[in-house]
This record gives sequence, structure tokens and C-alpha cells, in this order.
Amino acid sequence: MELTPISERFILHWGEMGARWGVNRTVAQIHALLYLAEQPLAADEIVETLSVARSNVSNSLKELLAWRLVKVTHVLGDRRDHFETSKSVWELFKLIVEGRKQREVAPTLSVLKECLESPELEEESNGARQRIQETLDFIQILTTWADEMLRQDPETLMKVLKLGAKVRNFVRGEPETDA
Amino acid sequence: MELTPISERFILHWGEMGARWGVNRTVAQIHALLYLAEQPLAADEIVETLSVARSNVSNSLKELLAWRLVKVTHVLGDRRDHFETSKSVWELFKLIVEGRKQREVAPTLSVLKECLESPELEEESNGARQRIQETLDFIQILTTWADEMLRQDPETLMKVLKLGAKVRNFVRGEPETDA
DNA sequence: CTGTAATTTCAGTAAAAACAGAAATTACGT
DNA sequence: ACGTAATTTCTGTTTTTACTGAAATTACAG
Repeated sequence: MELTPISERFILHWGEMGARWGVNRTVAQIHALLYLAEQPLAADEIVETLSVARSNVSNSLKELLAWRLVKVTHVLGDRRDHFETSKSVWELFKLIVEGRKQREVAPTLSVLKECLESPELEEESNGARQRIQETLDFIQILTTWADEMLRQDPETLMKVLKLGAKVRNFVRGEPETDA
Repeated sequence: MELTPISERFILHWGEMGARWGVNRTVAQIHALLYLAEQPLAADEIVETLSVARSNVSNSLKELLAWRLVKVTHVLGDRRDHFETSKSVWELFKLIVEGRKQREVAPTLSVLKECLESPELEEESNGARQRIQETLDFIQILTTWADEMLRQDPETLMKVLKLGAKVRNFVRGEPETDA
């Protein structure tokens, strides 16, 4: 499988971006490849296309499966596993947010709650105590809101985003404008 | 400067989280420390408290300054620079999103646009072309919306988030409920 | 059941990032 | 202008993460 120039560009950039957000580069590259691919790909095809070791592909796919970003499928007459990802950015975005919530946000909430419940909290200044509390409140509000939003189907979500300006005016009690 | 148990817990966890989101661990720790601190701190105090090299603190502070998360202040009778961060989570969140937008999202938009304008796009399948386009659209909508939201002051923002459910109903044309 | 294809696990290697400590520079007080 | 405090820059080391290739395991066809 030879990559076209644009696909290569896309995949390489996606890998870079993944790295900056704490995602392994090849994991991100493989996901980008599957996203652009027209058919599900076998692990060996990924190896060939991206020039990485078979074991690397195996582990990366395992990670993508854990994130539920990738699914295993089968092709008639081919014994090998094939892998595919959703072609909907919205769907993918949801899955990523959901994963991050479970892996990173949830533990943070636990830690903050433990901090605030600990008897050792007495030793902290009022200011520090308040800021820990506010951090907890903030994250909770944000995740509750994210849950709400991501429960929606893509079309609704799209509308919500596009209506950003109107929402602002609505909340502030100002007349709606289209500026 | 000796850390209290809770502060230490908070700072260490913040460092871990930073790492998972692509932020250097000590950078995140220093920011957490300044966030909890009651007064601006000098670099040497940070060195002592976190047990890291002076040069490490210097570079980390430079990075935090670049993100505009930290400001330099001065204390009467002390020649050294002192550093402080906003005590408002909302404010901090804004700054982080803004920074990410400039550093990561903007370059991605450039790449995607270049891909879609390139003559080599002809070589791509229709499906791939469409998905690149949809990716661009998605990121653009999301950032436009984020710009809108983050322009608001904290109170307004808070209300918007808390009204998530109502917004949904509003958009879908359903009667408002408090469920 | 036997042989082969497919996949995973594991151990070692390579690459990258983080960090410390010394040296150099800058800023400041006298 | 000189000396010292403060900060930054630079170089080498350590640590961590990513990755490869071989070995082991599993799944499957005949």
C-alpha cells in the first residue's frame, strides 16, 4: 500500500498532533490511516504503509481498540483480522472525549475529593482550600456539561455549536442578533 | 518552603495530568504550586519546594510565561523576580485553550487547507477527500464556537454550561424541562 | 493431530525528552 | 566602574518512552 502525497501529509501531521496531546505518534498515525482508508486494513498492510514493526502495529491497535476508536472486522476469504474506524469526525470526537474523561478526569476528581475530605486539609490556608474546591467545582460543571452535549446526535451538536452567539445573548438577557 | 500533605498531593497529581496532556511535568507542578501559593514566589523558593534544579525552574517559568499563565511581579526590598498565576480556574482555562488554539489547532487548520487546495488532491479517493474536508469543517466550527464562549466573562460562561440541557431542548424545539 | 499463518508477548535497543550542574550573561547596588 | 546577586544558556547525563526483532503463543486449515 503506497500512500498518496496528501494522505501522507495528513497522516504525518496527525501523528505530530497526537504527540502534542499525549498520544503516541504511531497510534495517531494508524488511526489517521484507517480514517482515510476506503476499506478495513489488515495489520500487515499497516506495517507496509507506515513502515513500522509488526509488533508496534499490534500494540497500537490494541490501544485504539481500548479507546473504542477502532473495531475489528473480517473480510471474506481472508483469515486475518482487519481494522476500521468510524468515518464520522463527530463520532470520533465523542469517543476521544469519553476516553479522556474516564482516564484522566475521573482520577482527578477522586484526588480532589480526597483532598477536600482529608483531615489534613486543616493545615492548608483558606485560600488554597478555596482554590482546590473551585477546581473541583469547575471540572464537575465542565464534565456534566460535556456529558449533556455528547449525548446528542451530531446534527443537534452541530446546531448547538453554531448557535453559540445566540446562546450568549440568551443567557445575558440581551436581544438576539446575528452579529 | 515545606509543602503541606494536601498541597503536595495536589501538585504531584497536577504534574501527572500535565504529562498525560502533553505538558512537561515540572511545568505543570510549578503552575500548581503558584496556584496554591498565597504570595508570589521567587524562583529559588520553587527550587527548594519542589526539589528541582534552578535551570529547570528557569526554563519551566519561561514556558509558563509564554503561555501567559504566569506573570512576573516584584516584592519590596527583594531584588529577585517573583512569579504568580491567576487564582481563577476559569481564567486559567481560557488561557490554556487560547494557547492550544494557537499552537496546535492553527497549524492543523493550515495543513488541512493546504491539503484541500493542493492539485495532488486529485489522487485521493472521493471518500478520503470528503473526510479531510469534514475534518476541517469540524475543527473550524469547534474553534469558532470556543472563541465565542471564551470571550465571555466567567459568570456568563458558568451559566451557559449549567444551561446545557436547556440549550439542547431549545435547539431541538422541545419544551424546556429541568430534568 | 500436524503444520502453518497470524498475532501477541517479551527483552533488548534506539530515540526522545527531561533534567542537573557548570559556565556565561545580565541586572543591579554601591 | 566594580563586584555581586540573579538569571539564563549550554552541555552532558539520566530517565523515560517508543520501537524493533525474536520468541512464544494462539488460531486455524487440512
